[in-house]
Amino acid sequence: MYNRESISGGNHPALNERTQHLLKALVERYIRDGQPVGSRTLARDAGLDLSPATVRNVMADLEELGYLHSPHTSAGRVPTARGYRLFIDALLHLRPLDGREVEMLRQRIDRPAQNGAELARTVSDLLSGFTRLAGVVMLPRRNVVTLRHVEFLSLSDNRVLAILVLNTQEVQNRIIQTRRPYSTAELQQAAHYLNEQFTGKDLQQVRESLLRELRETRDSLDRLMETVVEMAEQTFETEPAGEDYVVAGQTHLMQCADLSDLDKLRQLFEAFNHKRDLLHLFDQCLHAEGVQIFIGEESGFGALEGCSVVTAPYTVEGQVLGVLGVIGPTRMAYDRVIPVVDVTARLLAAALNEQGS
Amino acid sequence: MYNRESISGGNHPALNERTQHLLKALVERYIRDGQPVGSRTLARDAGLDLSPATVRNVMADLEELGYLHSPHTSAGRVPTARGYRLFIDALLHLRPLDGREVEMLRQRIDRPAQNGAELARTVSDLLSGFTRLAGVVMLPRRNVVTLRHVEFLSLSDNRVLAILVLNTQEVQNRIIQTRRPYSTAELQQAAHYLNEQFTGKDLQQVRESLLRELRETRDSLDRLMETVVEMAEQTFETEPAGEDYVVAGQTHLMQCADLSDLDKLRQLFEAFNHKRDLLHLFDQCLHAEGVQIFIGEESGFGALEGCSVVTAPYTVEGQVLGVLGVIGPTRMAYDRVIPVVDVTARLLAAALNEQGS
DNA sequence: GTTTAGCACTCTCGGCTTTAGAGTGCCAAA
DNA sequence: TTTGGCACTCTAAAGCCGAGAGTGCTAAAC
Repeated sequence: MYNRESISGGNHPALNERTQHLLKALVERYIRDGQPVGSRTLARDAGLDLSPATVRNVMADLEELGYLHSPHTSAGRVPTARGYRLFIDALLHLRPLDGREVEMLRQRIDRPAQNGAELARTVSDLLSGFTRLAGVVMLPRRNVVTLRHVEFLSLSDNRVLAILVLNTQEVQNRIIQTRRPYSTAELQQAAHYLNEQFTGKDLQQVRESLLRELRETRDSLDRLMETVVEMAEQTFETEPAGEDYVVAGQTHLMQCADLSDLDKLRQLFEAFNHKRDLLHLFDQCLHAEGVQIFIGEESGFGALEGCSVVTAPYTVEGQVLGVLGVIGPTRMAYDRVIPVVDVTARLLAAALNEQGS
Repeated sequence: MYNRESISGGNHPALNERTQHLLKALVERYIRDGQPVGSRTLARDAGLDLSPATVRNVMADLEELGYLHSPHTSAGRVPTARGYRLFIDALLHLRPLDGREVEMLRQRIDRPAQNGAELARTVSDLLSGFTRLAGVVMLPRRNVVTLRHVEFLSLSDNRVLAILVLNTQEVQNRIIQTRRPYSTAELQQAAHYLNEQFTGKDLQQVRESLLRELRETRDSLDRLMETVVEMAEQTFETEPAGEDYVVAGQTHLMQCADLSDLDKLRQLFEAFNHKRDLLHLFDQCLHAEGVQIFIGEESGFGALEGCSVVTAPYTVEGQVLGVLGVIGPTRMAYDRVIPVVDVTARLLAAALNEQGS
């Protein structure tokens, strides 16, 4: 289902049954209420018929081991990142989505959407709606986008429209300024050649192959190849950057009492705009299988302090295309969020595979 | 330069020179500091060699007339919406952008961008960057988008890709499911026909004309027309909704001390997502010429309390295509913001006109 | 040896009072 | 008409207090 290996390599010493049970109860309670949990509360909550005093001893041990933390002398205890880690890796019971919910998701995702950005928007809206957190969908990384078809269309004397049909159920247009006018026949020939040679190759490969070929056959460059090269050079050149990912439901983050510090929130929002960091984080998840979870500062950059990130990659034809997930306060309802992210990734993959073929 | 007619029809009684000067000084000071301005401060600030007591009398008059307001007995005065209105309509000295800044804007806007959404993004980023407020660009309203060229491309047996080149420097793709396979020749003929007949017409017109024509000639429907109708029906049918506008730099709004109330901020952000209201507001600006300013609640919907909206329409070939502008706290630096919005709208219009031809 | 009750101690949070300072309005004099 | 003076008002910050929650420790009970 998902990857229970800790990222930060949690070498957890064996805890006895009871201690584990108490830790689990504490984390659940804290996730529910958002307030430090005291011994009395926990004693009642755990249903183990223990006195508060006993619970206190256990809590002291857990604090010693770094799973818990007291904000101050006489508040209750709060889980540390390490505590959450153990909770997620070993103690959590997932609550799978019920059939209706899965069906609802499937319908929204399967609905034919024209381009990638639009689909990403839909999916991040869904993630955000189901979890009441911020949903993020990373669009396919450029270099696994492969060509399915290319066509050229003369717009005016020196302008040609290139149309790329990609494997991701997406169509891209680029307008090319050419040095001389090309006839429709020339353009058709060029397109034909490119389709013959490069269908199924990824876009960067296409460019590289062509340049190599060009160098080898520079002398015997016939009219056809000349056209092909001029077209292809610009068509596959600099990828339009576009949006790299789509975020939905940031406002949910403002509702979390935990993040009500305005300044922290601003940092977070700015992180959403300065894509670099977030992309870097998501890149780390590309190669993992199944659901990955970053807790608080584990993610490695400061703006996400107090936040967790739950991600899962989605694949088309066996290849990882991108990553989706949610971002929210560390005390999110993992038992529900994890299945939502997991299922969504699978459904998106299914939708892309089906439509792509 | 911009429309100095008040929207809420400001029938301002004549104020004497000195009173006007003091109001101006007060508003400027308040815009700078964000704190109620007291008589002593204002006396010094205005440079009129008046005593605080005199200034107090004037302020009392201005309050009487509804231009100022005291938060409480012993705070200074703050401009009311009406006060801002008078300030903007009659007292404000604009600070035009200097040449370098205009040049910088021009370069960023002129850079050839492939599609409308991307260009809108760039422009709203610019607005946001230059004003440190939230920039908004409304995309062209659908029914002034006219067709420049259409082409069809067979993808597989029953799927055809329609490519629309529009007057807005934009290319759109739609994938069409057809009832039967079409040959390349048929598709070319159909495209040719549509291009002949409908270039320059707006998209809704195209659809309507075709349906009318269809009804008239239903009997003598030849093979060509059959193709045309099937293609066109789906191509021009329901416009993909897409994004209606683009917002950039919302985080700036979080920095404004005025809006630091988290709840108000959330309302505002949610307004950005529930497009309706904002679109409605912007629609009002479509028909006005030049810069329009809404102060606080003048805009008519609650989320914008404490905010002003500065907008300007942009035109292509004499027709208003859309609206752009910024949203920020009422105490924004109008003397700078107004020229920025104004110039940006002109540059965008220029860029679209130039590239479009 | 583990669990529990009891108890003294610590710390925060909310409410209350106090105080300093800013600014006003009004009156009487210039 | 303008100005200085003065009493008055209101807020915001600081300080204070008591209630409550929770702890750690110790000694007794199981």
